[in-house]
Amino acid sequence: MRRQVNPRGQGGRLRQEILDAAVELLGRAATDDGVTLRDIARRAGIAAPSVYSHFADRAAIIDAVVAESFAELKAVAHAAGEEATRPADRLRALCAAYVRFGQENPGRYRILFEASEQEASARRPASDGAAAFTGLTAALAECVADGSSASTDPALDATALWAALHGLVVLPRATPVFAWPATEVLLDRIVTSLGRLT
Amino acid sequence: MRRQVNPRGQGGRLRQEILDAAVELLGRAATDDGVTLRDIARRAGIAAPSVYSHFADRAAIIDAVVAESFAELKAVAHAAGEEATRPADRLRALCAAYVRFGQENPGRYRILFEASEQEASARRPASDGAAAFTGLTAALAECVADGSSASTDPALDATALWAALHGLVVLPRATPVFAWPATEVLLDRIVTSLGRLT
DNA sequence: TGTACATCAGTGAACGCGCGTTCACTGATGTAC
DNA sequence: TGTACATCAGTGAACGCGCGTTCACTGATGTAC
Repeated sequence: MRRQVNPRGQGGRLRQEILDAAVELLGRAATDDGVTLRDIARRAGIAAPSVYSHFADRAAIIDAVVAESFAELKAVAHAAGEEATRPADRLRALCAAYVRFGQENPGRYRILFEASEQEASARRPASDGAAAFTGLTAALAECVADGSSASTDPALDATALWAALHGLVVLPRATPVFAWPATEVLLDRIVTSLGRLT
Repeated sequence: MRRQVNPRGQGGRLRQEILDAAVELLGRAATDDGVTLRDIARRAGIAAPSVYSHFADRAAIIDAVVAESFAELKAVAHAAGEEATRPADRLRALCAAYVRFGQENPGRYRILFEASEQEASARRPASDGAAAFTGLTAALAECVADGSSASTDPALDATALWAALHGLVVLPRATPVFAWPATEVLLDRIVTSLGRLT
């Protein structure tokens, strides 16, 4: 029953274990309401009240997961940007990485970008949502500079592109009965069209 | 306290009142979990158990709302299709109606197209999701026949278009801090690009 | 026309459940003397 | 080196709450005689 207690200075270790448990559960959950504090504690192998040594309340855990997930997405996107040299390829790689992150972490993607209005505005610093988008605009702008995109309004087109990527991540999950074409094919059509790649 | 009882043959009236209450509440809710059977009963002005004369359980109410909403969306889309004669205009009208429905009925749109995989497959007949999409493919195919679209694979392009429309409905709600361009502008870019309109 | 009765729409109280959170606690571990 | 003690990580029991659902009921209304 009783868990092996962490050594003196390292109570903080449990904090990370709780976070990991939350990430795991939220990764597959339909909505964050579905993951209870007790679920998280069970998953981490501790009693529910133990959570309160490390987080103020349930919302604080979710917030921490959001922060961690945004950071991870940013890292993934950055890594994708590095891997190609030609602007158009970098745009494609960036979009592919974004979609892959969303598909591989449905629950966490959901917390980041499917929160309801009030949840979203209550929780998230303005910079986070914007950051996800800035990279895309920059990549598209480089394509324009390079001559590989015919966009006349990169900010607008990047926004449309973002919306489409979001739909590509999210819609197939909600309509599984429908026979979806392969993600790569759709992604290619979307990036090429909305990015006005030549 | 006690509500005016409906006359003899018309107990069925309450069924519709319950549905209306559910539609109203779900219309603005973040997720259907947020709307409880007791909420619906409160809204309809009845005691919670009264619901059970008309619906087997909570899920049955949600199912009924889903069915009604799909029907309404279909009607709205159909009406939009009628209002224009040239294929490209009809495609635009159709997409605009779809997006408008989603924006005006966030909660219901959510139940239709943001359900989790298991909810979706448990609940929905395959035909419903497909129906929403068939009209779009048909409209695009007409544009191709007409020469106003350069699409070589209308089914694929319609799918990409659908995903983008979905994103346009859903993403701005989740990221309100971000300054979104006007819907019409984005919609125009999306339909023109992904529909390959000339 | 009057009355007993069946039918029907809707109710109030209660159930068991899992939730988030609180509280006083236990027991191991490092530290002071 | 030994021992008392403070500190710290984590626990079990309990709380109040709102949920979905069940049950036996109430009271109005139409119908049969």
